[in-house]
Amino acid sequence: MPVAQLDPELGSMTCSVQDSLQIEHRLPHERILDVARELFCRDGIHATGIDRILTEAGASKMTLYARYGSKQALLREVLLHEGAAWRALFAEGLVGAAPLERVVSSLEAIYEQRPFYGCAFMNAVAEHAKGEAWLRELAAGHHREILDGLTRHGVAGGYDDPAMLARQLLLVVDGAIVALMVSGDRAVFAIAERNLRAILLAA
Amino acid sequence: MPVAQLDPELGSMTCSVQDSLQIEHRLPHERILDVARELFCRDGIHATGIDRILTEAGASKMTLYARYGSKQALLREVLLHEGAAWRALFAEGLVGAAPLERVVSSLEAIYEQRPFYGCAFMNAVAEHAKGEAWLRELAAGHHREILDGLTRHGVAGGYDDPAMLARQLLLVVDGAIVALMVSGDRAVFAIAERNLRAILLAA
DNA sequence: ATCTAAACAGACAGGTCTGTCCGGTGGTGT
DNA sequence: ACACCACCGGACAGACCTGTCTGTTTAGAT
Repeated sequence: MPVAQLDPELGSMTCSVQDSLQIEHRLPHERILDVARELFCRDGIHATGIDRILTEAGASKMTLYARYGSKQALLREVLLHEGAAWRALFAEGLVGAAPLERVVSSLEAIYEQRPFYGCAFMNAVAEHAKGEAWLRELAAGHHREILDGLTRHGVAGGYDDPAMLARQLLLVVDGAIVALMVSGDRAVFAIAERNLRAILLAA
Repeated sequence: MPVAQLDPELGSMTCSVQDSLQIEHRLPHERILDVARELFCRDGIHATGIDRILTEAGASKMTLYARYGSKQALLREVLLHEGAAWRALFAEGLVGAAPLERVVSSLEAIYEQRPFYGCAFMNAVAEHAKGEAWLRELAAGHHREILDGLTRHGVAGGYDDPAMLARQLLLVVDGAIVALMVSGDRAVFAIAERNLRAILLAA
């Protein structure tokens, strides 16, 4: 199914808002990125072959290698992209009064719509040799960004030790994500919510 | 450019698992199990080839295939073995007064000696297609065993809702493990300890 | 000393993976 | 009309992986 071949009928039509949301109208290298993100998380990185990604994305190998250079570079791009998108969604869920009390509900909102396959960073670290510097640095950067955001909220909220509180809350988030990945049971959000409340109460 | 560029220097530098485990006296199929557990967790399952396991274990292919039948069956055996061993160590760390207050320190004690490469179950789930029933069932069994132990301690401790408390504490444990795997920073134990205290205080 | 069973070493087959390369094709600007 | 350019489809090379098979060696029991 050649996706990129523009259907002549479709091509003559004006691009509606609906169409702009369709994945087919995105550029080949963007489709590759989207599909890779999905498959890497869903099936695992090593278990996902280049050919599979290209078939699903309707792109060719040359497009992938001209743009990204290698599978590992593609993975790096996927992680950067996914990390930024995740943080944006997470921050979005914290807007309003008492943002730190919304940490778990914001997390829940992220995975309410799309199916859940675990955190891309965790999965990537899990299936590579521990001690791969470039991976750990990517993950560390992601974590630091999240911590900074949480710390700012903690400062604004007048908590005693916002940096420590942020790290505690990040641990709650990590735990919820990995427990959800392993168990598949969304009831973990309710458990995490209780933990969150206990921690905020003690802070 | 060769694809799987195994750095020869790295290959010679990585200390052999056999040396670090001191397992020369054990039976071949036991050595295979030990080495597989180590390498699966350290380098990832897909990234660890059969030949590598056999070389490190000083065993032959026939021994592996006669005993376990396939790599996947070996993984299953590794998970069962590792799960039981982990739970035994964890339970051991909880003995004494106020066992639930020792949850994090017990966890810390487990990974004090040997290097830490993350939870075998989490890693296995992370790098396989989500929805592999046999894997999820193994992981669910492991979790249930841990929950049962924690719940018993909660009952003995006279907590209001021991089952809920157990699930909350398991979330703390999961979070600490995955955060340690990704960050490599053992300071997560101190953070987890604070979370633990807050939760027990509120329970 | 001999017999037996387990384990070893290594070649081999069949398949899959990454990454390269070539010829063709359909839009787009001039 | 024509050239350019991005992209496609697919063949291909080199490497690696799992799993099978064939002899050879070794350890322990009789």
